[in-house]
Amino acid sequence: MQAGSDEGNWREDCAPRRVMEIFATKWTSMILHTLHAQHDGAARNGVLHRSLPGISKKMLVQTLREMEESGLIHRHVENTVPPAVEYSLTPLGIRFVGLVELVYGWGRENADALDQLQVRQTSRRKV
Amino acid sequence: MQAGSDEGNWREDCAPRRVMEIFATKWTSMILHTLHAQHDGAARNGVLHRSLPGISKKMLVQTLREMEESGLIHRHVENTVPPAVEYSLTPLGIRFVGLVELVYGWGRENADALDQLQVRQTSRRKV
DNA sequence: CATGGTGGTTACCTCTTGGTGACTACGTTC
DNA sequence: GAACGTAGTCACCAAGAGGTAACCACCATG
Repeated sequence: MQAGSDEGNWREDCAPRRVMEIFATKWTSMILHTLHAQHDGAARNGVLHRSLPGISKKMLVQTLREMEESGLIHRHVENTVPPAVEYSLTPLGIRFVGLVELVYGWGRENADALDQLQVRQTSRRKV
Repeated sequence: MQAGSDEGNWREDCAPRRVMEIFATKWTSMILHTLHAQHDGAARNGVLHRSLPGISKKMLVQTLREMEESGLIHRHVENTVPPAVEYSLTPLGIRFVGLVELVYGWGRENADALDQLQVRQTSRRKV
C-alpha cells in the first residue's frame, strides 16, 4: 500500500488499529484458542485454569468476565451442587478465533524470526 | 487442533505466545506498517510523527530505539546540518511486516466484528 | 529578533495490568 | 475431622506503559 492512499483513513479509530483491542488483555487470545481447542468449543473453569500455565485464578476469572461482557464467550451455570460453570464461544468469539489462529500460526511458522528478536525484557509489557 | 495434541507444547515460551511480544508495545506494529507503506521502506522521524496521529514525540523516539535494539529497523544518520535521520526496515522487520499486514487485513475485512465488540473502556490497555 | 522545523532528552505523573494471598461456602472423600 | 475440588471474591501491591511539558542545539525564514 502506498503512503498516499493510506494516510487519509489511518485514523485513531480505524479498523486496523482497533484489531489490537483483542490482544490488549494478556490472556484473551489464549482463552479463545483454548476454548477452540476443545472439541465442542466449551470448557469449565478448572479445565481452562489447568490449560493455561501461568495464569492466576484472579486473572482467569477477570478475563472471562470481560470476554463475556464483550460478547466473545457465553457463561453457563449448571444448577448442580457444586455448581458447574461452563464457558463457550459465541459466534462472535468464533470469528475472533480465526484471527487468533492466524497469528499463532504465523508464530509457529516463523519461530526462527521470533528467536532473532532481541527483546529487551524491561520496558515491555510481560507477555 | 485437538486439546490433547496441544496441551503438551503449550508452554509459557512457545512460539504462539511469543508472537505477542511484537504487539506488546502500542506503536510497534503501526511503525512497521508505516515504514512498509513508504515506497522504499524508509522514513524520517518527522514523516513518521506526522503519519501516526496521536503518538507523542517521546513514545515515537522510545519505540524506535526499542525496535532498533530488537533488530526490526535500522537507524541511519545523515551527516548534514541539521542532521537527517532515516529509519528503514531490516530483513527481520520485513518479516514481521507480513504478520502486521495479516492482522490489519483481518481487521479491515472484519470491521463489523470489531464493531460488535462491547469493549469496556476501563480495565483495558488503551490501544 | 522571533518563529518554526530538524531530532531529540529529561523529569514528572497517572492509570492499568496483573500478581499474591487470604477468605468464602458447599459437598465428598480419606 | 481434615483435606480436597468446585468456583469464586476481595484487599493489597509492584511494575511498567505511556502521556505532558519543558528544555537543548542548530539553521533558515520572515
